[in-house]
Amino acid sequence: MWRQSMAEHNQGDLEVIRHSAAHVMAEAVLQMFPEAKIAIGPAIEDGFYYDFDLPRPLTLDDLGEIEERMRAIIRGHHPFICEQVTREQALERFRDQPYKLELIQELPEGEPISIYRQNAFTDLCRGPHVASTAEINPEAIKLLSIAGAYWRGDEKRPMLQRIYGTAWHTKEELEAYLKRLQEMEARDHRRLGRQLDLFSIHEEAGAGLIYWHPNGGRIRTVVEDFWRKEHYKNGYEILYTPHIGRAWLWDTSGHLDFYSQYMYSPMSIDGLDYYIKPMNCPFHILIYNSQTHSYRDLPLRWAELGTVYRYERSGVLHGLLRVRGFTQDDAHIICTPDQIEGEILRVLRFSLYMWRSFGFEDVKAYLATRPADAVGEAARWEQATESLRRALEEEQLPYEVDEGGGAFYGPKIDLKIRDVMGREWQMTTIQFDFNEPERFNMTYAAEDGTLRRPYMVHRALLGSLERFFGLLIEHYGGAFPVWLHPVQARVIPIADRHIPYAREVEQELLQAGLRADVDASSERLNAKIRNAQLLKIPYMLVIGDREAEARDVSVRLRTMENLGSMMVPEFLARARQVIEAKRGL
RNA sequence: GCCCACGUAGCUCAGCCGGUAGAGCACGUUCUUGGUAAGAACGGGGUCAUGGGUUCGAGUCCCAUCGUGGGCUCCA
Repeated sequence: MWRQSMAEHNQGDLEVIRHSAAHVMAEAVLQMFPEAKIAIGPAIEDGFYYDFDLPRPLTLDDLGEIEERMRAIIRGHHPFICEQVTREQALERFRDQPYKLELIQELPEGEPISIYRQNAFTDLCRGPHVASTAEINPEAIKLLSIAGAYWRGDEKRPMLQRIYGTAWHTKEELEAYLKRLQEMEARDHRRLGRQLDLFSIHEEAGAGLIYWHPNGGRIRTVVEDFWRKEHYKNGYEILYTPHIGRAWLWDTSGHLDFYSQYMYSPMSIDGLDYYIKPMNCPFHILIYNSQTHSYRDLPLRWAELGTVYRYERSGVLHGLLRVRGFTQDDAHIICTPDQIEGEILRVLRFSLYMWRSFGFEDVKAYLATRPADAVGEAARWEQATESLRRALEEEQLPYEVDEGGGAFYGPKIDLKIRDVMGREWQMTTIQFDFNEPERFNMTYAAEDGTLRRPYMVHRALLGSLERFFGLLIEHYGGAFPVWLHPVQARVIPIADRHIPYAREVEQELLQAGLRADVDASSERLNAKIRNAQLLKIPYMLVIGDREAEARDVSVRLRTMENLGSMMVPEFLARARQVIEAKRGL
């Protein structure tokens, strides 16, 4: 019998339970469709899935029936029985299951093959499983969704039907998980984008293209201004380059060879092909090549908020996170081999500083090394990879090595940022390029007068402004810190007769550099407060007879805390300090 | 791109077995001028994504297109 004490078991148990639940689900599905072909059914984060080849498409209604059948099986308290079989026995046992046969054939020779059976269902499986279905809590399982999935993730192979489910120790844990899913939904940047009037996407005007509304524009302006200021402080220059370039450019850079699947068809201008840019680098290189360079000029750090367009398959577009047009916070660092290590460390530190400024402390690094099809001399790869590694170690940043995961033109560091919900987002990339300096014949004059090839590093710290905005929205659940919020203070007159004084206060705030407005609607105070709360406006300055008389304001925070009355300069002092600190209220 | 689902007012959604469109919010007008999360009444607003087809008749059924959502190497 399942008991409460099991709730104390560790995560490993949960994985076993989920994997076992997947087997139970497969049995339930086979009850309904005896001719079904089964594929694989692992435990995953927060749940499990199983892939099937079925005679007809599943509907949401089927999930209820499958779930009920699962509960019935679970309540039968069937033991999971493990059996070792020979390859021949396995092939015989699964002769009607082509996907299983394929798996068996790929198992290494000599390795023992195990099968697990519960009730009437037998599956090829390395295990482990719970001892009996009694260890699965029938009240703590739920099937969540149906999805298509290619056999082995390969789009050339059959499309299977995948059922996702979740399983927990207790009903309470299941409910807590479902509640968490709801919270994530409430934080969804697409939903908040509409509620807070931040941005929109217009299908009739093109998928994956973002329209920034005034409120989104205000936030973007703050981000960009901060970004520019910090870049100048950190020794960067800022460039602006065109949005299109002739085929010559993309031929020379190599993009037409290795990147054309992401590029849009050319447009013809005066009979010549022009391509809209998927990257900014070739343009920066043209600027570099517009004059000769001495080693004394280096390093050059050239940044651009460059808007690029890339073709993404329609099925992968997703709000602000996966789009077809976006603005990278791009930069190229061009330097001598001697300088490279210092430059990498510098850019890594800069990146971490930027992330902390926006309220993200939890960063993890991935070092991607030389792939098989690499271009460039091995020695350069070696030096570049080592400089990346040393920078990570110098900063004591936890990192994993992705062996062979670099681009063919250079090794890289990717940073993954963890948000408040514990989700990881890949945003920052610091990438060597041994390809383009070669192709564009970039050079500098060394101390001995010889022309040498400089190192070039691409980097994007925030990634793209669109994706970064999506992350910001979800991280803060729309409750942006004061320095970023589009409306830092809303002045709320209680009655119409308070509007003139409210306007005066608004002016004072605007003059002091705050983003402020007045709610002059004919709503009652309660409604005005509610509307401001829904917009998560940090400061609500209420003005009635008392305040108009005393020439002060009554300050309410979006946390519902009421600070009472104070003079405007006093409020401004507080707001300024909070804005400066980039945190607090 | 592929699989499944979905597309009805600005937003969130009802709309039965085919019989000529409905709610709440938002918006407008009027009344109300109020002390910290929704005051009231009235009103305007939809070629039901687009294009075909079936039918006496199509948001409702069929096909195509566009778009949106969830998935598509967590590997027995």
